[in-house]
Amino acid sequence: MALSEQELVRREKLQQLKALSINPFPADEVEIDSDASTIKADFQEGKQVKIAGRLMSRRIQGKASFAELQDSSGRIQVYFNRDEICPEEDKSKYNEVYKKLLDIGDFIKVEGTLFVTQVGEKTVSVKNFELLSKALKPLPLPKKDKDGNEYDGFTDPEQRYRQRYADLVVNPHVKDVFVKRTKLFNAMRQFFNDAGYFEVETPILQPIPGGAAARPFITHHNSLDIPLYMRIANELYLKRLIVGGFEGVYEFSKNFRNEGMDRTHNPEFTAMEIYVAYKDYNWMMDFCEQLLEYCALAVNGTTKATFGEHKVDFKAPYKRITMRDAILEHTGFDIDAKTEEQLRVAAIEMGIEVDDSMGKGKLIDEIFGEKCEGNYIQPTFITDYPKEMSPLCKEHRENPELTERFELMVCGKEIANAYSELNDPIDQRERFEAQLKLADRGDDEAMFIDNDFLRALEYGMPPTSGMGIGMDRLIMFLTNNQSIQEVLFFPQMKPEKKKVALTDDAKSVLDILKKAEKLPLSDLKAQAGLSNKKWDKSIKELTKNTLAKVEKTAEGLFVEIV
RNA sequence: GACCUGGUAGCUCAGCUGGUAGAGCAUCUCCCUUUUAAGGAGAGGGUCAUGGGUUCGAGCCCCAUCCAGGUCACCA
Repeated sequence: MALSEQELVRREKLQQLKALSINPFPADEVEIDSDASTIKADFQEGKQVKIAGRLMSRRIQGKASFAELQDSSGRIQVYFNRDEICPEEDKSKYNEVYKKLLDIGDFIKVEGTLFVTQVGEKTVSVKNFELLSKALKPLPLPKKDKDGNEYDGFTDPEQRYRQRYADLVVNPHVKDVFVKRTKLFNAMRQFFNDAGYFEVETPILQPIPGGAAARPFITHHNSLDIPLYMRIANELYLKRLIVGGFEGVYEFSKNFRNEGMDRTHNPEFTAMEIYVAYKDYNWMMDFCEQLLEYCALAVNGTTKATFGEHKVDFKAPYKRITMRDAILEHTGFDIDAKTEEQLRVAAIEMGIEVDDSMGKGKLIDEIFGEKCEGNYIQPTFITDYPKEMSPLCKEHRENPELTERFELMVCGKEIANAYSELNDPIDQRERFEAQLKLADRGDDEAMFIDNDFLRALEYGMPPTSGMGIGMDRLIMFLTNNQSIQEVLFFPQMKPEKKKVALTDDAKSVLDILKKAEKLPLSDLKAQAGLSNKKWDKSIKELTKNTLAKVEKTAEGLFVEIV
């Protein structure tokens, strides 16, 4: 792998440091007693501090220099003065080590005293410093002017996602997103724990991928010699725990779906699912709006949030509307008591593409998705979904065509989905069988039958309400990010191709050359039998890697092995 | 999967009708003891994503491929 000029320079500095008996990667524990934000928040002139961090900028002015140190709390200016650091005759620690051998990106420890500069910047006057770790690659460091405008930003999404470590170092707003992400998880845990519910863990490797309609990742267990699936949801396992006697369980579940990727879908993503016994979906709506208000406050300090062009408020309560009323409101069409054929005709009249695999539920879902969904910007509960598209949900207490289900829509996107859970094992088996019929009709997202889950229900499950929340989507809303990649540390990417050290063409030219040691250029070219372009590339590659060299003599051009 | 856009120095980007690869920051050398996008003077740094083709000549035109972003389709 060819190193850039700057990388070579830094490696050379590494050697020079070693020659000065300075270990560029020391093992010792580093004693520190403050950090950047504490210094600024609790500033005391003359106070002595020991801090450590990454060198992020330098302004060298001969015998003095200002620099910035970045730690996990932020940045603080540090002042290097030659005679402070080197009170004796020998000024090499400042002149050589600091000025020549340190680079932006290096980790150092600084001991010094606090003061304020003439322009009013809180600063650490360095009495002593030591190198903690050398950075061999230059950071893609943006510059900011005094108005805060950024120049040379590290903005290329491909590089930012592939090298998130560098992204996090140089783009503070990126780090903020992930701090908020963790705050969200902590707040949610707090809310559930305060309510007395248990956090649990259920299998990620499942013999039957259940609880949702999605294509799974499949793998194989060698010693059991069985296929296993990465979970697409954890719903059926959490319900088994309710059967087992837990009255409130929740899990943050990494789920895996082998489907397309786009701005809102990553193959692995995080859902939170919670199941509470003796509750129904009406209770869950109350609980949900309380939860989200609490979480928004914990993350942003306010219930208000901005998402793209939209302003959203997570303050409870949220509007509630049935799916029937939502469709009626936005299309003028009443889906109540309509046959499949009537629904299909209505959908076609609305300009919606339909096909024969679509049952009633799917048709209604299409109409809603096409004509209504996008209109719900403020958090809104859409309730009472058609039975056919909710195979794990209890039938509506008033209308057997419907289920006791709600989804919470924000900015036209679903972020929560909840049921009064179906606990009738006979009904549940029929629903699974209906799913199989849908699958036969060509619906490739219909569910499998999980007989062990049915057996659990047969032992009896108390009335229960459950809810799932898309955590990635929720944090997108709370941090105003339009792409799921911005809220995942390491979004899925195609692997980078390794660049080959030497191309095959160059190798074959080298092989010919090795036999002869030295050849007239034209002979070598003829023997290689390459196109002009390939020949040119190959010979340049060899000379560049100092494997061969071209010599001009009186007799003409010769290629010689090095 | 279809279409659109992009890939040039460590980073951000120019690059005209096809005619010797450019800038700012970063790096290196020199000057500079309260700067903050520090400043001044000078220098080096390139597989123009990859592979073909057209051409006297390709960063630029054509074909294919790879990677990314976006739109749509599919999908919760």
